[in-house]
Amino acid sequence: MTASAPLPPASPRSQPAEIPAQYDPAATESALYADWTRAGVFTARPERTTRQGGDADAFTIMMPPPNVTAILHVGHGLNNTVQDVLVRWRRMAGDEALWLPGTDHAGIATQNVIEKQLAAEGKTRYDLGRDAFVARTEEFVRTTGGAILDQLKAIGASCDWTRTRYTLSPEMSAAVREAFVRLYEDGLIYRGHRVIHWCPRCLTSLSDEEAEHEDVEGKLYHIMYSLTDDPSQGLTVATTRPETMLGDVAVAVNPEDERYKALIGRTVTLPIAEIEIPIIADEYADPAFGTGVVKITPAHDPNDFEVGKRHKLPMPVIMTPEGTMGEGAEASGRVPAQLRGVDRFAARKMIVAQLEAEGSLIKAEPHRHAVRHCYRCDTVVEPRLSDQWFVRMKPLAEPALEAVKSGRTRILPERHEAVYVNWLEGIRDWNISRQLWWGHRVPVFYCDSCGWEDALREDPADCPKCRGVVRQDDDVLDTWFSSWLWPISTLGWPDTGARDLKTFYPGDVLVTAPEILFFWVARMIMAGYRFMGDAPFHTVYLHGTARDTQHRKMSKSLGNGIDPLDVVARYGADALRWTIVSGLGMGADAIFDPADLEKTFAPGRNFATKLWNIARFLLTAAGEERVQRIDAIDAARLTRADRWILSRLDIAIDECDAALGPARPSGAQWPVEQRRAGMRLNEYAESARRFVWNELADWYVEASKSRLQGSGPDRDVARAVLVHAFDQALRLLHPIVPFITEALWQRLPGHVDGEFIARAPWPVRRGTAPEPSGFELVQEVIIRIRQLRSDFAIAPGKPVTVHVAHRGDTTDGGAAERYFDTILREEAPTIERLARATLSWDPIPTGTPNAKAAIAGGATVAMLLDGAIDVARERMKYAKELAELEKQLGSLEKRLASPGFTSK
RNA sequence: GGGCGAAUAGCUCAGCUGGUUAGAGCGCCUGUCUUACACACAGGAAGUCGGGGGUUCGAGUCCCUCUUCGCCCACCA
Repeated sequence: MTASAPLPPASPRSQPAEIPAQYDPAATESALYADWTRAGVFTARPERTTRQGGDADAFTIMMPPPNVTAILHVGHGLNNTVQDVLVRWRRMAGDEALWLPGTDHAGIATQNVIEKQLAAEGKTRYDLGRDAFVARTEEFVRTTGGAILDQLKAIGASCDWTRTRYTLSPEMSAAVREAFVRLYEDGLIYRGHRVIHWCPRCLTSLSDEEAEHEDVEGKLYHIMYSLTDDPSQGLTVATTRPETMLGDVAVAVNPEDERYKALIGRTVTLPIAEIEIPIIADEYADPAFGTGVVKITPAHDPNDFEVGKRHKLPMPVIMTPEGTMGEGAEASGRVPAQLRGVDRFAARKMIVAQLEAEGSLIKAEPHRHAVRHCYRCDTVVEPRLSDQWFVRMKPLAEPALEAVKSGRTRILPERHEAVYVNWLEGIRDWNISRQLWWGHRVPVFYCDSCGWEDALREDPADCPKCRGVVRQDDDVLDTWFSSWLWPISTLGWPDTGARDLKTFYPGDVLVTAPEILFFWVARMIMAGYRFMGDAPFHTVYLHGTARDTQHRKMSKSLGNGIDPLDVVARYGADALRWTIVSGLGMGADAIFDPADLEKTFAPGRNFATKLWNIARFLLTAAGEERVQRIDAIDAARLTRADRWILSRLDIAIDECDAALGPARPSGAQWPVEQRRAGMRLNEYAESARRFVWNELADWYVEASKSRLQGSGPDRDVARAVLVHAFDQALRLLHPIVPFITEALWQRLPGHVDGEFIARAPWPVRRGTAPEPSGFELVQEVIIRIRQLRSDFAIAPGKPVTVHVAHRGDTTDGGAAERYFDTILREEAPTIERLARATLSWDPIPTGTPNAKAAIAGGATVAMLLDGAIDVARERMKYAKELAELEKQLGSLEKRLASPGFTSK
């Protein structure tokens, strides 16, 4: 279905020194993706897993298959980025990761696409006929379908493309058929004659989930039905759909309703149709609503249908499948000639007009109510009596309910668990037949000569009973009837001995949007239990919806969407992914500004650039000589800054692990303390970013420059630490920004050709406990001096001397001050370089008019800043802000009693 | 009609079991092209944590209530 594109040439291997000044995502990304593919980095190897005698845990994610005709939008970008982050993380953490991609044939959606094409040619599907229509759709899917999978490669999705699946492939179709036949044989699939949701545009029935509620401003019409034997009296019924009155077979009142008790058993004349119908008593009539009298239209209302069954009433269908007025076999004479063939909404107007003319219309009041619409074409759904195939859901729902209640499967965010439980507890049977042509055909066969029928795994040649001609059911199955098998059918089910099925089932995480919790997620869990005896995953992660800044859902019709490929072209895939992941609060909607891509995605690009520049510095500074492994460095040779950054790295690793982890429950169920843990991708991103940018780049790199630029043995220590810290940082970041991290990692000194960061081990903390290095004090002193410089507007180039003095705090015997002083003396070069100041331990010259002082370092040591020649002038310049400054500088201000400083 | 969520700096959002001066990015202000990076660096301003009550030694964090948005579910014609 998807021809894999020819691989671009391998990424250019440049020498460290040749690293370009500017990162070019476009030139890097596709080449790297081709490298990964060529090396089989994303291909899962069953033999490595513990389930096949290896030592790696299997980690499986099934991609929610996008519609085969879909093109990539931000929702896909969001969904697949999350999955990719998880899969890349686990792959590095040592799991044998399988992310299985694929597409959905999308019954109604795809059929609609082709029908639109046909409409443009002035044709309908009936002009082509079933076989030709299906052939045309297949051809369309074969040539243009599945493009979205190639688009996913552009955002870096690390799917196992050797296992790509399609819900309408022969293998998946066989699984669908097997599942149907088994459920049929088990009595869990049955044909039901009842009122279902009917889309008059798609000309098919819909499941409850596919008929979406939407509030509309309608009218509640009050219509007089007069008593047959006394036309001067009558009952007033209230309805929002007067056109259905032609199908009325009774009016119902509540048996307890004193107003109407006496009328029960008498008859009224149905206006327009002029048919006599009975007044019946049924609990369904609510005395408090409207007039308390309900018209009963069993063929066009699910409640009325139930009433009709209870009272054994006829059930005339008075509309055609297309939604025009017309008659079924049982409805003869109900629809007047002038209404036949008239669209239901036009007919409503005509009927109301006629009732008004006859004086039967009492009133029409505005009425806001929810009306069901087709989820694919938004047409108002018409309830309609028909024969459909149903799945009996109660028995299937029970284990799925238990899975979540027991903690076998958790749903994040947690609040969705209640929604899930509530839905399953009230579950109703699932209408799985669709009157479409595109999909899996219902595998039920009929013999018209002897009446035989059965669901079969293989097409029969003739009737097994009478050798008569058999025909197959015309309907196809709901798309979701194939989707719910996705976690098992993709791995080889119904062959339970299939290697992939045994290796990768049950899987781990399902990542999707809350909208399809019922459509898909719940049903997959049911199918998992029914056919494999276990849930297909232990975690359901429901992410938010992509919205614009007005919180409107991004959609084609609103034109407020963002094309992920446009973002990739302008800022790079890593920038797109960074923005998605760093803003991904648990379950919160993702807000992007389609009107300002720069504002939305520049931070991601900037971050990539930062990484690029750190690498440029590192490669220049580390040179091309061999860099020692961090483990080869004697701990005694590590400087304060070295120990600090290594400790910060450990903390960053811990934080990332905590934000992401646990990868799976420690037992068969989620223990309470783990149940809500992990999957906090934004926190993970922030921890990694803070480490590499605010700690490694802002402090360690700056503090180590002189060591790196010098010569001698200490340079090797600094090089080893720097390369190690950056290497580990790249690994931490790789799941989020895979391209730039791969590009840089492969340039690090010591990189072995053919190794990928995508398969490199996930960082593990080195130290056993956080080590106080004293470097924090160095930072504090530097910050204080910088603040003083800034507060007093000392020109950047101007040299200053900072006098270090002690308060003489002896409460601890002076230990703290001695400790602090030692650090200051040892780290003086670093402080002087980063704060651009000279430290002095000389006493401050008494009477110096320009002396200033500051309390620094936890208020244990006084630092006096001298050499600020322009203090007086600056002081006057800032006179207005004096009050503010005093507040900030606290006790410093007290010591500033220099002469000539009288307030102005 | 039932259920749920959100409301925190100008903007988009963190703040998980209540505990020291409420955080980030962008934006804003002041400097700086400091030999990796101006897609950057240094310093800074900015929040009565939607309103009102309550519990507590202590609440953005728990309870009640109101307001405004949003979502899900639903056979009241």
